[in-house]
Amino acid sequence: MERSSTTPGGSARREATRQKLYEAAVTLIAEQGFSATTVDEIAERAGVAKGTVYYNFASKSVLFEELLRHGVGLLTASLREAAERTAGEGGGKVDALDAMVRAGLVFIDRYPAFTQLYVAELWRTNRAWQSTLMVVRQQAVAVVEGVLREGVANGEFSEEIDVPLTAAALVGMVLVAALDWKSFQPERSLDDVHSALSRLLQGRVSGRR
Amino acid sequence: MERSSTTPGGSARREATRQKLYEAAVTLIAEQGFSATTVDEIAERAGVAKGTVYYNFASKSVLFEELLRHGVGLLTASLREAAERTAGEGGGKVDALDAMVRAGLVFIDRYPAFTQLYVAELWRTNRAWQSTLMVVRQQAVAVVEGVLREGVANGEFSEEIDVPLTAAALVGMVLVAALDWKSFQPERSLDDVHSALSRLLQGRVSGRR
DNA sequence: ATTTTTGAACTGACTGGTCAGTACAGAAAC
DNA sequence: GTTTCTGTACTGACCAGTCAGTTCAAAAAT
Repeated sequence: MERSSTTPGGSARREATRQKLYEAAVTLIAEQGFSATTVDEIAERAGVAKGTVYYNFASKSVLFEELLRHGVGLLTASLREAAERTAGEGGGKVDALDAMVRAGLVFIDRYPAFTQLYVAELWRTNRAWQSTLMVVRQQAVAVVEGVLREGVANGEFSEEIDVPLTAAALVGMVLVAALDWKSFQPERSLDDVHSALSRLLQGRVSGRR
Repeated sequence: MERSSTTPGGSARREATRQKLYEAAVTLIAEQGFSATTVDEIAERAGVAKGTVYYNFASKSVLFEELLRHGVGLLTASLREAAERTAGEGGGKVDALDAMVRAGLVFIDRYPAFTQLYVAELWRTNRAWQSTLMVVRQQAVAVVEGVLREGVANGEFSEEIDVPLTAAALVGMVLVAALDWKSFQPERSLDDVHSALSRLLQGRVSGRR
């Protein structure tokens, strides 16, 4: 009863090809955008023939959609893991948020191209993969919202906070700070960036000391 | 000494045509992206002939670059105005930041398509207008950094804050929160969104009451 | 053990359509 | 009479998607 470790339907060889295509596509699309990236380029960078792309994916958009799902899946898992870990360690919700900020930074550090591409496509309208994006966005944001809600419930956070909006703002804070870090001062360490964001998060900006 | 209010070299008629083209291009590119938007579409939406586009702009990319400059110019002016106004009213730097958050929200409220497009293009690499974007980004972020630095100098803000990173994070917070507002809960009022962000900015999230 | 067959995976030349940019004569606007 | 715009037609490059053919490892037959 041998079974492939990943997708049930796919042979090991096929799965390897798909992975190569994801990797090629993610960097190219992050750099140039979806429409400006040609299937020929993706195939060439992945080291396969153009036909192979269409053997593995129904179309260019389908390749892109599956790429999105793949990537956000990784992020969501990582955020959830961070939140649960601090809970297990008996930390409060502030610690959970902080751990999630760090998990976000680690993710962006490891997959900067994916993050770039995600941000660039998220708020577009009238596109084929719009619904995929919405689903996938909600998965990630929901983890943050969950922690905020629990914090409100147990009194750690003010009851007056607007959960969805605050969650969006937090995600945005991390996202933009991290992209700027990678784009404009990549020499800085993750710890460095993390502590700057922690400070902002905990309101230790205004007020001396 | 009559003088055109905008570009010195352009007649009033020409300027009006350019404006129509900007407006057509900004919505189309926000929706579809630069590459997926055709010059024919832009011309049609603006109600002019295709030849007119090329009479007024050297190429599609040039049109886009000038659009970027135009839009960020508006934003920068608005942020600067907000900061100076609070200074005139004797407010502290916290008030200045708060006023700039509001100015940012007002801008995004008025020009959502431009904001969308800007975010989508900002972190791309290897594109023709990359340098234009950098210049233009720095103009806007510099205003925020200036206020932060002044606040550190006069003791209102902690000396430990990382000015460029904090500025980026603040911009990101407003940007993402506002885009989410427009995309996913457009019925909410600007005041509503503003107060949620103020609360976050001033650290009134954790700690009850 | 050797040969034959099978089929999933892959290849790359080709096609039909799309689109940026050009050309230009005549009409409007100023 | 000069500037700006129109309308139509055209070109050449580019590109998503197709498909007939190739590869090759493993299964089946001998």
